Formats: sequence, C-alpha cells, structure tokens
Amino acid sequence: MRKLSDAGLRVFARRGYHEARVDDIVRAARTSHGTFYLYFANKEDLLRELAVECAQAIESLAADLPAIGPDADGEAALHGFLRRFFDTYAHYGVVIRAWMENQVSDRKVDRLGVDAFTHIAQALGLQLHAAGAPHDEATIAALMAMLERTSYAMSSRDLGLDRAVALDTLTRVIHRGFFVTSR
Amino acid sequence: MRKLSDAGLRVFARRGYHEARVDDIVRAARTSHGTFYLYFANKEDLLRELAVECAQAIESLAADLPAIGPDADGEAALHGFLRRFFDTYAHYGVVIRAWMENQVSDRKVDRLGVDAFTHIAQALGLQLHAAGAPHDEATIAALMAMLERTSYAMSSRDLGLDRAVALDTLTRVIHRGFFVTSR
Amino acid sequence: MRKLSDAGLRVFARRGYHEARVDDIVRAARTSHGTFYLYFANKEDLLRELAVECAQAIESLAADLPAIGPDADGEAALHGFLRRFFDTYAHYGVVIRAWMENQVSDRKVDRLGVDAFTHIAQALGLQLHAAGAPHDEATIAALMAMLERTSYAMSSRDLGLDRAVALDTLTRVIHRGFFVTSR
Amino acid sequence: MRKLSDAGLRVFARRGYHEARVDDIVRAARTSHGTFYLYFANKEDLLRELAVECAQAIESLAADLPAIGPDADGEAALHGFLRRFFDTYAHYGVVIRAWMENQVSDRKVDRLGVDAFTHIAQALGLQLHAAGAPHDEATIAALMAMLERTSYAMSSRDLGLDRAVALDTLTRVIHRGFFVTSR
DNA sequence: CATGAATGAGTGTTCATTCAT
DNA sequence: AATGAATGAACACTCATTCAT
Repeated sequence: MRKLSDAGLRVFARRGYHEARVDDIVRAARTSHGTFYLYFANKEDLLRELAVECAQAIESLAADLPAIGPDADGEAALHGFLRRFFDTYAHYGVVIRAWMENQVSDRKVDRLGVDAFTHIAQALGLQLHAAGAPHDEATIAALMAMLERTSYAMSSRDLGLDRAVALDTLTRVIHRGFFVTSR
Repeated sequence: MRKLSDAGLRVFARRGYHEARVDDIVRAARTSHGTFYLYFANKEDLLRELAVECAQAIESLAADLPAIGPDADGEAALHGFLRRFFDTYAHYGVVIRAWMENQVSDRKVDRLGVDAFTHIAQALGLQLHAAGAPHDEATIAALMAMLERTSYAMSSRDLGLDRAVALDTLTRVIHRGFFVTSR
Repeated sequence: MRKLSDAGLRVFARRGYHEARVDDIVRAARTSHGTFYLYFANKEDLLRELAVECAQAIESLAADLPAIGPDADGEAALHGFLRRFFDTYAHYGVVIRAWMENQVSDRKVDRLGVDAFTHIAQALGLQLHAAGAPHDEATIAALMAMLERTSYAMSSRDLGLDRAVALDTLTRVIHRGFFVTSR
Repeated sequence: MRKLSDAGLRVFARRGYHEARVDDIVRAARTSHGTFYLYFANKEDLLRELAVECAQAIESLAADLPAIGPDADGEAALHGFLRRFFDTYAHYGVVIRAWMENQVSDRKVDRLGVDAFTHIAQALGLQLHAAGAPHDEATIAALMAMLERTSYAMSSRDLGLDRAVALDTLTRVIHRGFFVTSR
C-alpha cells in the first residue's frame, strides 16, 4: 500500500532502517499495526519492497542512458545521468544504502541491480563478464560506490557538499577515470 | 581492554554491528558482562574505540604516503598505498562501514578521518578548503567511497572479486581519474 | 449457518480449538469474516453451538440405550452403544474434549450432558442422586472419561490403537467393572 | 528455577496453560521477564519442565506399586495408590491435562509416562505388548483416562465430588473391572 | 444478507545494562 | 578488578472483532 511504503521510506530516511520502529511508520502513515502486517510480512519486507521500487527506478534511469563518448557530448550525457541518479538517491537513499550493506537480499532487486550495472557499463563501453575484461566488475563496483557515497554526502546536511559542485566533479572524475577508449 | 576490543572487532566482523550481541563479544573475550562495562560505557562506545583505532591506522597509512606523480612511479606508489589500505580494511572493515554510515560520531574519529583525507589529498595534489579548489572535498569523498566499497567487495566472499585484479583496476582508475596535474 | 459449523468442526479437529483461527474457518467455509460474526457472537460461540449439537447427538444415542443386563445380551447392547459413541466421537472429538476441559460452559450443553449421563446410568442400573447411591456420580464421571479418552486414543493416528480391539476391551471392562447387579 | 516453576504451576492451575500469561507467572514469582527467559526458552518450555517433574512424580508413585491381588489386600493397595495419585494430581493437574492433550511432547516425559504405565500394568497383572494380550494397551489407556478424569473432577470445585467417595468408587471399579486373574 | 479491509489491544520475547557479591 | 544473575523497557507481530460499503 502506497501510504505505508511512503511512510516507511520517510521514517527509514529519518532514523535509519534499524532505528525505525514499525510504530513510527504506522503512525506516519496514519494507520494501524494490523494494517501494516496486512500488506507486509514484516519490517524487512517493507524494505525489500522499497528496494525493488528503487532498483526499478535506477534500472529505468540506466536503460535510458545513451552511449557515452570521450567527447564533451559524452560528458554532458554522463552529467545528465548523474543528476538524475542523485535525484533518485535523494528519494531512495536509505534503501540504497541498506541494499548495498547487503541487509536486503532479493532476487528481483539483485536482477534489477545487475541490469542497471550492465546498462551503465555498456554506456561507458565497459564489457562485463567478457574475456579479457576481468577488471570491469571491480570497476563497476567502484563506480557504483562512488555514486552512492557522493550522493549520500550530497543529501546529508552535515557534510555540506554543494550539489552543483559535486555533480561537476564527479562527472569529470568518472568521464576521465572510467573512459575506456582512452585507455 | 585489548581482549575485549579484539573480540568486539571479531564479532562485529562476523555478524555486523547491529546483530552483534554484547553477550557474543563477552563470550568471545572469555570475560563477563560486568567486565565489559568496566571498560566501555556501552556497546557503541566499543565501536567508537575501534573507530579511533581504525582511524589512527588509516591516518598513519596516509601520513606515510609520498607525493604521487603522474608517472609510473606515482602509480606504483598509489598501488602500494591501496594494498595497505585494503589490508587495513580487511582488519577494520565493519568499523569503517559503521563509521561511514554515521553510526558512530566522535570528535577524535572525525579529526583523524579528516587528517587522513588531507594526507591523501596532499599526496594526490588536491587542495582541500583552498580557494579555487571547491571541488576537492567532493572528490575526496568519492575517492574514499570507492576505496571503501571496493575493499568491501574484495573482503566479501560472495562477490568473489579477485584481490590482485581489483587492486590493479582501482589503482589505474584513481591514478587516471583523480590525478590533478593532468587536468 | 451449516457451512460455517461444518468448517469450524473441521478446523477445530485439524488444529485444535486454540490454534484454530477464525480466518481458517472462514476460508474453509468459503465465506467472509463478516458473515462469521453474523451467525456467531464470537469464536467461542461457535464452539458452544457445536457442543450443543454434540450433546444432542450423544443424548439421542443414550436415549435409545436399552437396559443392560449382566448377561451376554447386555454386553452386546453395550458393545453396540460404545460403537455408536465412538462414531460420534470421531465426528465431534475436539468439541467433546474442549467441553470436558470446561472451555465451554453453557446451560443447554450441561443439561444435555446430564441427560445423557442419566440415560447411560439408567441403562447400567446406576441410580444418580438417589439416597444410598452417593458413588454413582463419580462412577459416571469415570465412565465418561474412559469413553472419551479411549475414543481419543482410537481416533488419534499416533497412538495406533486398533478400533475393534479397543471396542472389545472397553465393553468388557465396563460391563464387568460398572455392572451394578454384580456388586 | 524453583520460584518460577512453582509460580508457573500455580498460574497454569488457576487460568489454564493457554490463558496463562508469562507476565502473570513472572509477577507470581516476583521476578522479571528477563529472568523467566534466563531459565526457560519460552512458555512451553516451562510446561515441558513441569511435565517432566510430574512424570517423575507419577513414575516414582507407580514404581512403588506392589503386585495387586484379587483379594481385599489388593484392593487396599490399589486404594492407597489411587490416593497418592490423586494427591499428585491435585498438585500437577494442569500439567497432566496439557500433557494428555498432547500439547507437550518430550522424549523424557514420554519415556517416564510409559514407565509409569508399565509399572501400573505389572501391578495389575496386565501384559503390555505381549503376544495374546493385544487388549492391554487400550486397557491401560482407559485406566489412565479414568484416573485423570476422576482426579480432575475431584479437584474441581464445581463438580463437587466428595474425595473419599470418589476414591472408594474408583478403587472398586478398577479392582473389579481391570483385574486380570478373575477374567 | 454479505463482504473484507481496517483495527489496536495484547503477548511473547530480546538484550543492553546494572549491581550485589 | 571481576563476575554473572537479575532486570525491565522496548519491540515486532498476531488475530479476534468491527463496520462502511
């Protein structure tokens, strides 16, 4: 149920998954405990559902990613993708982090995650699982970590990173560091 | 007390901070609950102590980091640093993750973290907080994230990343992507 | 409503009264929760209704019981009664047990139970509440217990009692042990 | 822990196993919930422990049972045993009932129960599992049921059975009904 | 008559923390 | 300094019951 998913995401974001109480979520959704367990098997199940949602959002983001060339156009395309990624992150932050921390494991999420990875890799010209490209999995992992972490830094008030600056920096670093044809 | 810190790190590593029970730690250290609270104010306090230890280890790693140039020597120096970083990570993994997740906040740790950042930044020729270098904080954050996440991927059995390969990849990506003189 | 009573008896039999969920019953009856509470005040009320049904069945069984003499004919008559009692038990088992456990109390059920007792007592020549016969209530209670328990043992797969054997045994024990004229 | 077992038995007796709240038990024992779960895995575990205790009590009762002959001496011995059985029942009533209702299953309890059965059977001259004695298991089951139920009736205020009378009656019924040599 | 989504009081269980010895 | 039995606040989860449609 939307009302509960939204409330869950909000509460998870505010207090973190572990510190989030079902009672908080239920109160935020203006429902009852009973209703919560009518739609979710348990607290983790809600996180899983949110992870699926989030993975789908990222996947659709990545699916639209055009091939990124070594030129300025490529950098612009990457810049646009990263901006959308940051927006998605601003929405699903906790879920992404919980997912990356392996606190959630779910076939559907894993599948979508891999798909998104693959799309991003393709856009950057990396070849996953290809012979002679054993480095690319590690590369993608590092890339995703960078995205995740910088997004976190951006959404976190304390770290006080300027959004536009961080976006520019990351675009440049990735475009320069990961670009394959210039290898 | 050493015995308890070690046991704590071991248990945190095996079950994660949240899933770690004080009872597990106490049993691993072959002591009593009473003794635990003789040396630590609470469970989080132990994590904080470990975070300080960890921050010191990384700080001393970073302090030794020579200036890294754009040439092959620079890449080799970076490679060596990353190897040592990975080793440290293999030891303090959970603590680093918990720290990055902001589950621990402590002046001393933050101070040490910043110091380490600064050293790494200096080695790479980045200028933190300097006028005209507003990008560098974001850059460092992204770098640290990449280190952390790749280390995690390497230490995690499931992801099955080859240590040497990951090390090579990350060295190349960072040396190319972050290197300032080539900007 | 028949559909619900039947489903209730089925579910009670399968999972026991306490473990039976209203949801199970409702699903077994292919109805809704709302309908359940249209016909029964609550879960216990259904048990009470079933207990009344069951008490009536036993009462009508007992009402047909002819006088049982000390001879072989009497034993045969007793044998027939016990067989019918076992059949009834196979149907109403849980209800009888729940009733005996005093989990149900209801005037109607109590009245019917007493009536059945009285008929059986009369058939065996026992005199309830009669002066000079203070033992008979205890006797009847013990008899009923024996019937109940043996029926349970027979209907329970685990205990693996042979039906015919148990029937013969109980007939003999009761005919010999309870028969009044041989006192 | 004695204090908790005693409180548990008391509360089980007063409200029945299912209606007994851990909170009641803990309050009756003047302890805390934490302490309860220090000594018992859960509520059912307490019942199991009590069942073991009870089975041991009955087993030791049955172990002392001398051979019971068809004469007045035999009847007197049986009378004594039944009195002690009733006393034990007055103490462990709920546990026996819960056990018989198969709400508890435990190797140790089952073992002790079988031992007790065997002793009683031997005393009465019945042969369990012997060729040519297929009836005896059913007989014993019926006997135990009678004991249990009559004990219950005696301990229950509502049924208002006179203790001495019930004892006399049951002694006579069993001595007459179950006595093997007079077959 | 019938429905089934919504309810929320109630319960078993956990576990960090304390303190008398 | 060291112990570990005791604590109790806190939490996830259940399920009989209701009521607007």
